[in-house]
This record gives sequence, C-alpha cells and structure tokens, in this order.
Amino acid sequence: MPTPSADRRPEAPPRDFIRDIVSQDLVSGKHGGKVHTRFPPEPNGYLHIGHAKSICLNFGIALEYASPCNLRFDDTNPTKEDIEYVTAIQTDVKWLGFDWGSHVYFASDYFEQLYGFAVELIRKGKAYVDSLTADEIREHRGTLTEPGRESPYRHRSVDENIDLFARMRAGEFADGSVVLRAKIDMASGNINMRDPVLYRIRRATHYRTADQWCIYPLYDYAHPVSDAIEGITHSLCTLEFEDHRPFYDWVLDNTSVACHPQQIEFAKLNLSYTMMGKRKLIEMVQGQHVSGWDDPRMPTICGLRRRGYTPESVRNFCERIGVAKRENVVDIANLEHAIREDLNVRAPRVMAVLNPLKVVIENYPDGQVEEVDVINNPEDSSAGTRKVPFGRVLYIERDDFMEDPPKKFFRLSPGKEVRLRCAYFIKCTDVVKDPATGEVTELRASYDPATRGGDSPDGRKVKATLHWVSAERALDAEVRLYDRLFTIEDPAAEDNYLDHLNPHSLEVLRGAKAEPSLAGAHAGARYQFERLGYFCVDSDSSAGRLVFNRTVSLRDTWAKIQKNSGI
RNA sequence: UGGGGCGUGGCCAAGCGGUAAGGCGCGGGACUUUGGAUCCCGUAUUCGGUGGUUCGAAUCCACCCGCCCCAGCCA
Repeated sequence: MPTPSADRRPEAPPRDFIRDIVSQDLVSGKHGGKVHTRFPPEPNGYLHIGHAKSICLNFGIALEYASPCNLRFDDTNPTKEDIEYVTAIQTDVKWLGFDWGSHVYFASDYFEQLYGFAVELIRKGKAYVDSLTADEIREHRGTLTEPGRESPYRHRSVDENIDLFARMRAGEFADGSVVLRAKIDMASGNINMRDPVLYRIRRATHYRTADQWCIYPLYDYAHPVSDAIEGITHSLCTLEFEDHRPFYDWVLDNTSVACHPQQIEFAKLNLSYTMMGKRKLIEMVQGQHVSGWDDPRMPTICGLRRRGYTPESVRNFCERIGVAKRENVVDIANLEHAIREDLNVRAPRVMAVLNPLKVVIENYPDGQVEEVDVINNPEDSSAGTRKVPFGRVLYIERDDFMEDPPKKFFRLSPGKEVRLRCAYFIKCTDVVKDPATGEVTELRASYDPATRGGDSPDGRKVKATLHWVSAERALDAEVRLYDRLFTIEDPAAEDNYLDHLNPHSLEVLRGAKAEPSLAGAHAGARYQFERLGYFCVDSDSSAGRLVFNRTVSLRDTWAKIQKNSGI
C-alpha cells in the first residue's frame, strides 16, 4: 500500500505574538536564554481539537528551539480525576506526533513542596487559615462592584496559622470547615486577589496519592509553583486566566521558588457546528447522544482519529488558524480542507458504491469476467495500478443516473453514453422499474468493446466518468456517513445546546458494495472512494464484515450546482 | 465612576507611522479517464465610530460604541 509522505512542512514557520515574545526574551536573556514550555491538562476528560491547538503551540515552540516541553498532569482535584484519562491523554499527544521524552510530571508529585511553600507564606504573614464557611466566604468576597470584607480570622497569629494548617493536613478538621487563604487585598478590583483560597480539605481518594492527603491545593496556587519547580519559562494558557495572572505572579514573588515563569494568554479554539466544553462533551457521552468519546462525530482527538483524520492534517490545521487573543469561531471547513489536502496525496483510490443500482450490459458475454487495470493514485505515479474485475452485471451509484435529467447533469440517463472508470464506455438502453412503485430497479446498457481502458479510438468524448463495481465479485460493506453534530454554528452559546443536535449526523448504509481488493482491509486504513470521499476502515470492521467511516466527502461541484439552481 | 481583555473582508489572521500579507470560503475560467486534484483570475480605496497629532495613521493621542471574561473550597 503506497503511502507517500504528506508531511509537507510549511513554507515559513508560523509566527504569532507568543513566538515574538519568546524570541525577544531569548535575545534579552530574560529566562537565562532558555525556552521551556509545558502542556498541563487535568486528567478529567479526553483531549479535543482545542487542546490540539495548545499542544501544537507548546510542543511546536519547544521544537523550534530544540527545547523541552513537559507533559504535566494538573491533578489537584481528587474528585474529578482518573488514571483512564492520563492514559488516553498520553496516547493522543503521542498520536499527534509529539514527544515529551522523559518529561512527564504530575502536580500531585509536588504536594509536599506545595505544602512547604504554603507554610512559607504563612510564616511571612501572607496566608492564614480561615474558619468561615464556604457561604460566608462568598458573602465576604463582595461583588463585581463592591469591595469584599475581611474575614474575622484574617489576623490570626503566624503560630496559630502554622498550627492550624498542620492540623488541617493531619485530618483534624472536617471537610470544608477551614481553608488556607492568601492574605492580599479584599478591596481589590480583581476578585482573584481578594484573599483567594490556597488549600481546601477534601477526604477523597486521589488516583495517585490515594489517601495520603486530605488537603489539596487549588489550581491558582498549584500552577505557578508547578511551573516554577519545572523551570518553565513561558506558561501559555487561555484568555480566561488573564485575571489570574496577578495572583500567579504574587505566588512566585512571595515564595522562594527558584524561578519566575511568564504566563501568556491566548484565545482558545472554537469550531463551528461543534463545541469544546469538557462538561458538555461529557454530557454528550453520558447522555448517549454519541457512542462514546471516540465517536467519529466528536471533536475529540480520539474521535478525529477514528473518523480517519491524520495527525499531519490536525497539525496543519492548527498551524493555519493561528494564535491570537481575539475570540474566534473557526469555520470547520478549514479542518475539512486540511484532511482533504493530506489524503488527496496519500490515500489510495478504490471503487465502492454506496447506493447500488444494478446495470446489465446486454452485449457483454454472459459469464465473462475480465480484469481491468485501474490507477491507484493519480497524485502519485509510483502507486501503480491494480486489477479490478469487470463483468456483465455491475453496480453504479444511484445518484449517477437520472431518467429525466436537467441539462447540466452529464452522468447516465436513457440514451446517454458515459465512461466507466478505467473500463469501457457504456450507453443506457433501457430502464427497468418496479411496476408498483415506479422505482428504477435496474438499467440495461450496451458497451463499446473498442473503448477498453476508457478511451475511444475514434476520439469520441464522453462528459462523465462513473465509478462501478462488479456485481458478482463485489464485497458487501457497511458505510457510516457523518455530518456536523449540531445544526447551528455555535451550539455552546445556547443554554439548550442539546436541542440543536443534528438528527442526521449519522447515516448508516448497510447495502454498500466495494471492489474485491478491499477484502481484509485493516482497521484504520484510509482510502479515497473515487468520486465520493475519503473513508477509513472502522474498528468495528472484521474479516467478514467491512465497516467504513466517511472521513470527509470530496469537494462536490455538482452538489453546488444543484443547490444554486434549486434542483 | 469594579477589574481584565478584544474589535482588520463571510470565517481565521498578518500588519508595530510610509500608503491593507496569507489561508479557508465564495465567484469565474483553463485543464481533466474522479463534476476530485491542479492551474490561473477576481473577492476590504479601507481597518468599530468620531475627533486630533502628522507631509503621511489600521498603526500615535482623546473621547465614544460594541463584544468577551471574573463574584468555585473547579481547572
């Protein structure tokens, strides 16, 4: 199976404001002339195409400077995380083509250090144990327009705080009864600076540290410290953390951690007709609106993989959409373009008929079968040809015949001649219908033996070339056609997004016919079904039962003509 | 009269005081044994608005308008 490399590197390396900052920092020597990034997922779900943008950014920058990029699991919330997700995340990052080498880390491995720096903050009078309830803390926090009020426990002595914090760790207090808070400014216009919580008590079994701890640090505190411990230079995150940066810096400025990474925020990816929210994706899975995380309609990395996307196409896509600070909704046509572009060059062509219509070639000798040579990939001359059986009875696509065609339709119709790809010219001589329903059940045709291979010696031209499959030798196949998951562009913007699920996002065709060379095709193999689109063998496929997923259709000019002329 | 961001074509996105890159999409044409691919050509006299500075402004200044984020012991 010839698969030429489609890993075409971009003409020019991508540029964006983050790479500009990184290269400026490099010349100014800001971080000791080093670059060290990280991708820090929380293992509480599967990765999606939005994460791919971040992965390509972080690992991409590292690659450009021959620097490391850490894979760090941000696992500070034992109630949500699971080992299942860390395994899946590693699989997906690797599949995308990135390598963290030995740099896999877990925030949970820093719990002891995190505790130590918290004690340091207490010693400096910069943190205190608060005995207010969660509700009371909320009330004291104030609102967007009103300042907060100080907790009555804010002025506990350092010694008392040290003692209380140790007892929090020791498990002397009930869950939620006390927290450790930073002592900053309850009147700050930035709510994140109104004495944010550093530690909470949660008696939950952590998937890695089990019951070793009953106190867990919060993201805002754990993240800067984790970055610093790892010597990260540029900590890239999404826009919603912009407000948290002052606290990120505060933590690093007020503890003795070794370095001070720079947090830079960029806009996360939104894709039209789908959504990325983790909570919503979980709902899609748990509510069985899709078959699972890897349902080919899902925007998850594993969904795209099962759908037939290549890692190269996903990377190219991420590179092309760019990185900026402006909110965006990228047209999903960009993703589709990326996979077509890649598969056009590397996918072997093959013939399959999705909705078969029988054609009997009346002047073709009964019982005769010949093998015609068919081109494997016109984009790749080294791909060569293969033999495909041709016979008296064939299947063509139902859509390729119209009894009463509009003038722009130049496929088969009564009396018209077309080419069967790499085989013969045939002319439709008769139409057989079900007398009851009027449905066309079969076509009668004649062929011109002189046109073998698809060229007419008399120079006669034909307007269309059809794909076909020998009825006698065809393989039965199930083909799954996918469409956008939602009917509206930005389902995440709706509170009732489930109401906008596309009821036709999956169409299963059980009567498809495929050419015999597809026998034994292995799961994951990608093909172009000529004139139809790119398809891959699904993992549900087995020796006796071929199952294909349509990754993406071919560009369809005819469909456009029909649409524009209202046919 | 809380704080933080962002506004360049239908969608992304360059641009950093010298007269609007590129990609997707869209429209047209050439070529074609995939109505595929490929190849041409077209697609913002204008950068949210209004003033101002300047020989010159998308780029600088002022004011205004619009959109997004923040009141988890989630990340």
